[in-house]
Amino acid sequence: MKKELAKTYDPKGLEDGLYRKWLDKGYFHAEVNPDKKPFTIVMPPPNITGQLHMGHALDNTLQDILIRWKRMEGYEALWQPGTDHAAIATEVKVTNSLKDKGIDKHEIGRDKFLEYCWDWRNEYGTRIMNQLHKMGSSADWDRERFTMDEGCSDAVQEVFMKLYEKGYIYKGSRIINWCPKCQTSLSDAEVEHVDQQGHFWHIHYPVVGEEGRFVEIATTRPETLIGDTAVAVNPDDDRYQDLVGKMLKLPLTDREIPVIADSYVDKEFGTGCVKITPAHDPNDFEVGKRHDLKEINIMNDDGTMNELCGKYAGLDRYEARKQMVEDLDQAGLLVKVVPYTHSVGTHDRCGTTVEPLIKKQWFVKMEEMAKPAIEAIQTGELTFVPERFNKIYLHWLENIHDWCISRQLWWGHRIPAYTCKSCGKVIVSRDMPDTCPDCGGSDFEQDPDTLDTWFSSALWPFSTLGWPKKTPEFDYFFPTDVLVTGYDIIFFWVVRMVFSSIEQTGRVPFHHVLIHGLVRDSQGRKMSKSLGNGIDPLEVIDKYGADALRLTLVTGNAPGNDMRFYWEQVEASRNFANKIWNASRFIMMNLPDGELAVPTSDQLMPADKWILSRVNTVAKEVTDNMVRYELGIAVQKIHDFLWDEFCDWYIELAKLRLHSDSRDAALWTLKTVLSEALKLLHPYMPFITEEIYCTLNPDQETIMTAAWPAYQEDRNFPEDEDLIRAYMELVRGVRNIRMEMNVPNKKKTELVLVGKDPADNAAFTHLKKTLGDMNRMVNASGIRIQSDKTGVGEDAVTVVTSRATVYIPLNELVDRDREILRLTEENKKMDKEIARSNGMLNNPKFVSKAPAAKVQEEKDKLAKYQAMKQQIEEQLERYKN
RNA sequence: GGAAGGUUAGCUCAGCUGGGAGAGCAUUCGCUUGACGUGUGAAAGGUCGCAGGUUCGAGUCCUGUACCUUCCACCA
Repeated sequence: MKKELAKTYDPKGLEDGLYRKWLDKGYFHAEVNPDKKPFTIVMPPPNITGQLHMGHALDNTLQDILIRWKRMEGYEALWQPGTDHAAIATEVKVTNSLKDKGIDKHEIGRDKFLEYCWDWRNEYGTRIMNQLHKMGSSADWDRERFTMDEGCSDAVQEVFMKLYEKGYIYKGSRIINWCPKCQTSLSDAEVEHVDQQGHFWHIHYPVVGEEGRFVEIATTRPETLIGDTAVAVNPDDDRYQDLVGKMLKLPLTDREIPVIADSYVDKEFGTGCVKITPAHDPNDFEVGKRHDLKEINIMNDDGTMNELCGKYAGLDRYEARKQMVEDLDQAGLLVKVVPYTHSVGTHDRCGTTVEPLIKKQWFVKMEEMAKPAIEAIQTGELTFVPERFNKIYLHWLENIHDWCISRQLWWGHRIPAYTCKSCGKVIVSRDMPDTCPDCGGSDFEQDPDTLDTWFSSALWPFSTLGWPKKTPEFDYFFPTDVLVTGYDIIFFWVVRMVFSSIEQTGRVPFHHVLIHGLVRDSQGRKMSKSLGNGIDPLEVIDKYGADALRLTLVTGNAPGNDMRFYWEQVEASRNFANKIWNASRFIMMNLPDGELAVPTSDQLMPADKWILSRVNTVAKEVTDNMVRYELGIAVQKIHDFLWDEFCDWYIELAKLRLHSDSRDAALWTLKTVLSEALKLLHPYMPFITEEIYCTLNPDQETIMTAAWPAYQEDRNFPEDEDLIRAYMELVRGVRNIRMEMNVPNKKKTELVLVGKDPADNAAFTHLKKTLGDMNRMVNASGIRIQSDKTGVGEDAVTVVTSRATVYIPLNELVDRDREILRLTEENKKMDKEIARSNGMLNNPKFVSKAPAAKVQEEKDKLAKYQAMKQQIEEQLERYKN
């Protein structure tokens, strides 16, 4: 029994069932298989904090396209999925959700809190994975991982130990970025610089022993004054030479601080005198180190002033600022206040202004590990697509600072360091030590801090494959082939994966990094929760289907570029799906129950050869584009082929033959070409292609594992392509004339077709014989093919095309004057073309320097237009007489 | 203060290594042709930001310039 497609295309009723089938059949699962070459992509693990957004939809569509394509090409294609614990992001979410329930994190304690976190992870981790299923993602869910599962945690511990033993991980007191709201340290990457309207407060510091003499400093942060331990001037600044070495009275305190000289100070900027607060500014910290200044911390972890601040103790940093400025003013030391816009570091997650503080933290030394990561780009072992991101990556690595990896959070990988309670020795170890080597004590406490979330995701490409264990998976699938991600996490993630992988495995984690941009709203704004302009991919899927969403996201999207999301575009995508659905339905309606014999070359007609040749060429071009990650261009070609050539022309031509001798050849061609085109389209629109393909080929279980169309030389028919192109030109010409002359649709006329030369005539004669009722295409009552225009009436209208002239006897409908006008216009066009060709061909430099093929091409064009011009002029002559 | 990207049809965007400007949407005019009106046939619409340069030939390569966007950066 012949299977049929449903009458209307209904993605909603289709997609879930097909996905279920794929899962049940295990098509997504990849295994170590020595007979095949591996192709691997690791999925950037989505955070368990939220749900699928358009960025995920784009990212995963691109990956799924690549993985489905390679799977069809015969690779053992592994798409390794998983989720990220997202340390601080999740901790904040869980904390807030507990707060809503009236539960305080600190009251319930660490262990209980972590239980809540795991509950959260179970709920949201599953949710986002299910959402990815809706997208059609063909990831190997059997291998799903989590950054805090046992294996990944082992990998984290292993790497920490190794780096520590090598001296790359150290604990030290350094100035770090501190978020007073989240109360944790941050890495440089997590600090976002934002321009803020602030002020420059000019303050007088009295010179000790010189009544009435002051040094004027300018600061944007007067509240840090209490932590000042010096004032610096440039050593070459003539204005202040005599001050260096003198002492100043620090206002609001009873301390005295020295004036020092340091080339860090810019003479031209501000007053040329800088207050130095080593404990609260990274630059001052460095200056302090050079001059051996004391570091005075004046703040608490929550951003309030500490006990050293006297009357200001306990005040929030901004409140303290206000009061101190007032007090300075009272004391007559405030010179002036100047509005000033400057860049302020903020925490990228909560927006709080970051406070630089000196804290004891764990760091990763970056200098040595950055080197091979830089080389990987230089040797070409690693490349970004598009290449311009190479530079961005390199610039970051070349200016890298040590990475602060400890966080004062609970949700994350706990640092494997233990402090001996009796002597304070810190021991880094996989397990809690038994006895202290220094004092013999046996009471230890594990470091309460956890690791930066990116420490574990940096290991993702290999930890998910079983590393540090020597697994067959790791041997086979690693290094992975391509990483697909947005440009926004190159520094956070891509860079760290590269140096971690090279350090731990000796190899790059992937060879290509395909970068995509952001999906913006229709006005070009970033989709965000606060703006409420986000569009939920699931809503799009619900309304138009996952295939339409996927096509929308990939159409016209060039690597690295942002795109805008339009509902109209989704509609257009859905229309395309509907188009191929109906085309397929039509083909199947006409297909016989049994098998169709493969036609011999003789049985294949020019139209068949043309479309076979075309799909062959398109397959090659599409593959070439995909190799270069030009997915937007590739899908455009598939789309245009299916719609413009296959549906609009080939199916229409095939219809003419359904009652002719060549019916079977046409049906076989329809089925074959459709099947091939569906394969090309499958990575982009997996659901609809699966449904059609399996219905069209009942013996096939799935399109997912069908062989990717390869170019076949014996399917290349350039002459037939030429002939059909000429035929299309001719049909269009006749249709246009009829329309221009307002010929009613019902009125059919006879046509006389005169080929340019006998060969053309023979070709058209052959075509006519094979096309069935060719008349229908041009609304003719009959078509005569002649070697000259014998019998053509005086009033026939002429259509001149490159390989034939067509005469249409429209008699009473013909307006001679109008025809003369039209033909004159046509003639002018020819003149223009001829002049253009002549212009090039008469240029000796063109003829001598341009490639021979290009010159010949131009000569052919010239000949063609000259012939057409002659035809037009003949016709004009006839009218004018 | 550096760096990158953008500037192409009314709108949103493609355009690979240089060889006669493209798509989708929108607009205008036709079509009850038995797969599809979520369709079909046509039309209109662009000095490819501006100025130079290289080349037989430049949207495409080079230089400069204007405007927009983004990233990086320790000038208090």
